[in-house]
Amino acid sequence: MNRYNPLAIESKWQKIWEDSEAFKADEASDKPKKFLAEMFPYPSGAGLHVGHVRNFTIVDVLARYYAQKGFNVLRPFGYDTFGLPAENYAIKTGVSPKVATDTNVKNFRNQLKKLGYAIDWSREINTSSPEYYKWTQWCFLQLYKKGLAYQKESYQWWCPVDQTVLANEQVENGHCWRCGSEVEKKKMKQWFFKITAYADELLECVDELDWPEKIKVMQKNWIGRSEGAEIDFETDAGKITVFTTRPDTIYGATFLVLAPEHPLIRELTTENTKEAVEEYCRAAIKKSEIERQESKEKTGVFTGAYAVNPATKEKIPVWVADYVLMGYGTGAIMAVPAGDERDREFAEKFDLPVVEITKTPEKPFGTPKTTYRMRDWLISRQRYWGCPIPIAYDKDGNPHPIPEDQLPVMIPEVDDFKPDNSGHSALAKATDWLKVEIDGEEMTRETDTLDGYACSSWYLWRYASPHDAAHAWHPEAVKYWEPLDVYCGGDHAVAHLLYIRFWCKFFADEGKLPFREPIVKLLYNGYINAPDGKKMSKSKGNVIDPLDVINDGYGADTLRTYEMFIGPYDQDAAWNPRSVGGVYRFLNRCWTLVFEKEIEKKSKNLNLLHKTIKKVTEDIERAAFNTAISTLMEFVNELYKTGASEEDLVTLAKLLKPFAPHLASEMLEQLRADDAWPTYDEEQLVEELVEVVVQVNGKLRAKLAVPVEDLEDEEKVTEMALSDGNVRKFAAEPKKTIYVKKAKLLNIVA
RNA sequence: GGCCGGGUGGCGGAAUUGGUAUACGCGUUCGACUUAAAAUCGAAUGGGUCUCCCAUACGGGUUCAAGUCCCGUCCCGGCUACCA
Repeated sequence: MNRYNPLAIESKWQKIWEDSEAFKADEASDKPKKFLAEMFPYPSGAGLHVGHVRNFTIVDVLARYYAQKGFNVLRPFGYDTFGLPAENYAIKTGVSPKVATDTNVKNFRNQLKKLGYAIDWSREINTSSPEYYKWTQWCFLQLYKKGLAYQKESYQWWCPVDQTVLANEQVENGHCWRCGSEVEKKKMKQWFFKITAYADELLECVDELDWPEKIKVMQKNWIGRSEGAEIDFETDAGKITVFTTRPDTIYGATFLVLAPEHPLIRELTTENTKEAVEEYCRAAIKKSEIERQESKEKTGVFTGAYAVNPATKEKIPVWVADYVLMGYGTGAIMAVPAGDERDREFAEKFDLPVVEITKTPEKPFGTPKTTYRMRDWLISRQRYWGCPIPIAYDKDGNPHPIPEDQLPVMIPEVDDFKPDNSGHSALAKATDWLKVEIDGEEMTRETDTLDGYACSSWYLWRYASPHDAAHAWHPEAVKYWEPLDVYCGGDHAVAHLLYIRFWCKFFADEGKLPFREPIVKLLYNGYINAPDGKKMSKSKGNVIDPLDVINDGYGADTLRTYEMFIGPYDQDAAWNPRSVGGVYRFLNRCWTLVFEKEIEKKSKNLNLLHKTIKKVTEDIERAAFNTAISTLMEFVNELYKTGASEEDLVTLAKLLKPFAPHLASEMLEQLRADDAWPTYDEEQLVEELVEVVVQVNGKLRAKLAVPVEDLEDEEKVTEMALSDGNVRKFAAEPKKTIYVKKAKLLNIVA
């Protein structure tokens, strides 16, 4: 007897698909289009994990479903290859990041092919390839030209011994992770993208997105718009401008508080408070924002200066405290201890006056002002393995853009990737590369690279024309394919998904994109945890390798179908090896029906067949993949009981194909059928005898088999119900009846 | 602290618009096949004092009818965390 042999079937079909370029999207087509993508992965040395498989399979199910429905489907793939792991690996082993990345990409590609994904391989992209990052640099220059890429002094962690900038996570308890010396905050010039220029539009458009509510709320909170006013307070050293959302509470403002970084502090401080203020500010600035917020215990110091409350004309003291942040509003607040909990705490601790707000000004004080929590996007990275910023500096240190015809600015080859005392990335070691001539003037290149999020802020548009040497994206190609219909991922709820929206709006304003939102629908999938319910991690030794599942004999179809069956796609789920076996049994039963069992002449249950088509179609449309599969299981269970006709089996194979494409292809080949998505016949959904549930006082007491033509006749149904012995027992004296035809339910109130 | 999810059998989960709670799968038990086992096939499977009653975290409420809606409480997870 033959057996279902997934590995043989799968390699057969994978070869057929590869040879025929089965998933190549049509360049131009009259067919309606669907463009689907996952959040492209960072290809780590460990290869695919089960979380990737869940994410990519969701996209694959939809891509195959829409292709079967006759859409022109674009389902490309790419790799987000810049990043710290490759650089650290290079430091450790001396293998260049490029070589390591190429190896990892190759491995990923092979693994993706083993999963049978319907990827258009002619559109593969890789953010660290010069053909790609040339255009990342071009994007930077477009933003630069419009003043949306700019330099600003900003405080950075600095190790005075190693003479290098440190990332937040490289600072441990205020000490350098390498040498242990106490770190400093140093003002350094950094590049920023002015995302705040689009704050309002980014906020307002959120509501219209077909995205999970959770993500929309997170984006709104991140942008954090507050309406309020700026109010000036006069002091001997000049005016202090504060931002408040409650200008109406000004009669209760009994003191001012400045952030420790506030520029007016020096002038405000009097002789006798100078030492204390300076020490407080020095200590506060040194702390990270995280450390500052760790303790809610209020600290602060009096400057010795007073300001005049413009409403009460009273003199109120000016304090410095680290609960006021320089980066928000004006870095100064008017404290209203009677109205604000934080101000009250501060007032209580330092014995400052608390005045009840008895009056509100008739004409609001100050100038109306809107502020945002969101800050501009810091994009400078002192790292080697990233996209070089296409800027050079003249002798006076002024930045100049690299002319577009000189792009890409290639990553220079270096032997030593280790950070050193220069405070620059390893790019600074490429001495020949550093020198560049622009308009006859000798200049020095920028040695910082771009935040990796810049590379992923435009890749969805590159997919439309991935090999275009003349454009970042071809205008006609994006017009046809974009915006992306479905995006699927389980990470980057704010950063990436906000940055790509920002670039979309910018390039729309530039006339380069004919839409203002890049992603129509977002599916945000949950994590897959280890069988013990904990996060999978190498150190815990509880990692499930998807390739092991395939090679153990289950095959890719079982793996894919299992990960879709594991639970609702947007919830976390724990891996269950036994359930994998259950899904394998199901596929085995499908195979057996076609290859081992006698095929009936006629379908025994057309009603069930058409119901199954309807349910599976609707479930895929609403991304309820787990119930789509359970519907197919019920169908197969029924076919085992009644026998299966050719029509039953062709339909089963077609409905199964998005989940288990290899097996379904094998079944369809055997049945000599195409894979066109089946449609259901409304008439076949109607049953001759309809089950009507009879309740008495809401409790189930009987089930009636009512001829479909009598379903409209409430009187007749009621009569049937009351002739039932059990119903009569509980409803000897019916008071009234409620007949819900849609629910096929009769409730008798007795 | 704030916001957002969630709590249903031994387990993962289903119930889409307030209308038969526990679909489907796992596990377990029994049976068939087999010398035997595996695989496969079939049957049963929330609990109980079992014509009926009780169960969707807990306590109330609305309704002819509540897992679903409302009020309160508890627990778990995620995000966020002095943003004036």
